[in-house]
Amino acid sequence: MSKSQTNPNFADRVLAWFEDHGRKHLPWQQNVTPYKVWVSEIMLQQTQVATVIPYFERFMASFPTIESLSCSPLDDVLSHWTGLGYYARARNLHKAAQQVCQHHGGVLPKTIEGLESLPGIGRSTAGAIVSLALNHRATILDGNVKRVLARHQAVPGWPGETKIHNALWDIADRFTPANNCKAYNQAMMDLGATICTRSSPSCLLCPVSADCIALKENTWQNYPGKKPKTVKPIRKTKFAIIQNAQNAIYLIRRAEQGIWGGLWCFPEIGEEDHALTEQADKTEALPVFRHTFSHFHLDIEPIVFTMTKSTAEIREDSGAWVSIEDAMLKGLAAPVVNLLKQLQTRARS
DNA sequence: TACTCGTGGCC
DNA sequence: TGGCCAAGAGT
Repeated sequence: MSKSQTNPNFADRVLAWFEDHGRKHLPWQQNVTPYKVWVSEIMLQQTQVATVIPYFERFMASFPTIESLSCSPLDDVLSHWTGLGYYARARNLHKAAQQVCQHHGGVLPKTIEGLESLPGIGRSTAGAIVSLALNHRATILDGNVKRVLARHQAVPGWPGETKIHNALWDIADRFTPANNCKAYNQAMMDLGATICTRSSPSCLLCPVSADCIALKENTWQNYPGKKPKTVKPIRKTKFAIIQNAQNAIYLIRRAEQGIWGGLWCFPEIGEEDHALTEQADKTEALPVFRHTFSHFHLDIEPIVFTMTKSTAEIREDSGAWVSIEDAMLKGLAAPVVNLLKQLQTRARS
């Protein structure tokens, strides 16, 4: 017996609910194209809808087609990603656009396998593109769908574990209908985002509450299972804010790999860096502040080095002297943006 | 497989 | 305030 037979009309109930209560006015849902769905799905990875909307609008205005994206410098793409996080998404998006133009005639593949072969597109994103853009049958499993299904079927355990993850994929695949897959997948995400929310689900408004096991057992808070707690380590660094007599600042472009890959940043300096101190006419330590990543805390000590003499000695291959205004146009990490704003305020006062 | 990758909102 | 988490994927 298939699971869908034990949950009669699951998809029909979800689809009926979607007609009246689904989200249909998001920017990427207007005049839908595979490219719009692709860009939106990449931006929405681990990122909430409200955050994505302004980024999506600016991105599509600057890169209206796959062709225009592929022809643009990576720096331009990264600058549109400043503040959004997970910058590998932007690098992969740019690289994938170039692959599509070189090997697929500028048209996104229409199959799961073809899409998954592109950098940055995994199983769920490929399924979203195929279903939302083409209305073909495909399964998705994002955080919303995981939460709805984990509760409805009372699937114990943390979805980060492969076993639990695979079990949820199985359920998601069995529940996905043959027809109306575009509306169904959108509906499942909307259900998770607006009804089956993390901390206060509106079960009275849910179209599938009648056979929701977690609701019946009054244990919805147990699903999905929580990630085992781990202590985030604390790392420390110093940002060298080097300012010359013309009020230009010195930024370096970070390596592609690692944290803030490809973004512009102040040089990081160690405890023993006396060369810079000796060249500077004045040094001033700004207050230490903490920036927290998903897996560690970073305590940043910004130090302002004011130079009035020649600055040739601190030149590096990857570095550049820029005005604060020009710096703000580059691809930057969030703490760098904050510090640049502080510098602007200081310059005015 | 487990780890890495950002940032902002929420309670 | 700080821990938790969000339309995941790459290595």
